[in-house]
Amino acid sequence: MEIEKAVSALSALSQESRLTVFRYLVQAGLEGVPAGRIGAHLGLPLSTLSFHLSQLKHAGLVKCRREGRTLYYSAHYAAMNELMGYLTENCCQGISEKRKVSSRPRKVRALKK
Amino acid sequence: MEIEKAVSALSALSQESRLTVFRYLVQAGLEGVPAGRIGAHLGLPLSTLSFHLSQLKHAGLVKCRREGRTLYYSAHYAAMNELMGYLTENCCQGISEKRKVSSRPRKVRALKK
DNA sequence: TCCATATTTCCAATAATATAGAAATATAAA
DNA sequence: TTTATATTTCTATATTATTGGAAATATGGA
Repeated sequence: MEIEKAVSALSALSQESRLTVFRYLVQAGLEGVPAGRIGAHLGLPLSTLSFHLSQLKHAGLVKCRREGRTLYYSAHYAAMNELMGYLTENCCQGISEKRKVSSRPRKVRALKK
Repeated sequence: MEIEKAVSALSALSQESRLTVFRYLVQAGLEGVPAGRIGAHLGLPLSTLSFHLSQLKHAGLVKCRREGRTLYYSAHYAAMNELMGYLTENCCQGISEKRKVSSRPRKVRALKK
């Protein structure tokens, strides 16, 4: 991962509403949550929420899929893993060259239903 | 770690100059690097650098110590570990309750000289 | 076709952040 | 005590982000 992508992911997560949305989506699992339900959960006006979701989407941290008139948003686990990997490699020891194996971050994934 | 602190750390890292500074300090180790040397390394005006260093310090991600007229800045490894822990617990699976042991993030530290 | 639902886009106001020169502060050394 | 060095704080400006109401878009059903 290159630094611009890391900055973009970090920016997306560096705002309380968005971090809360992302945490919620991570918990919610692969099937995702309709935008309206997220808004109700957080008590945010839908236009504000939509703005935040688009920031997260732009950063690649969430995906969405339409089902009828409903848009289901879900966490993009692989993207979060990439970010964690970048931080581990670049911001935790600076010894990734010397300890390549042990510095590979633990993989994480969604829970099976 | 509570969400406000996580947001503050993420905000500090969500800007390219600051992320670069932090990466550099992580590599540089516990003894730290004089502000002037950081500025030379990044090609930033010192007043701009000073602004960014104060953001990082405010977020708790760097420390500094004076030696004569020189201020040595260094990465605060424990704070970064805390942030990684928060992200692992809250943004990677949402199953921290069920898998408490394995979800504890790997500890990282500075290299011995 | 017309209406209801889910959500986004548009817009304007406000707030927060970033930048860098100039002045100020802290320390050391002559 | 004067001068030089290291760094910060001040200040103004420019840029970017956040907010939420209103209008627009997309879809499905009567």
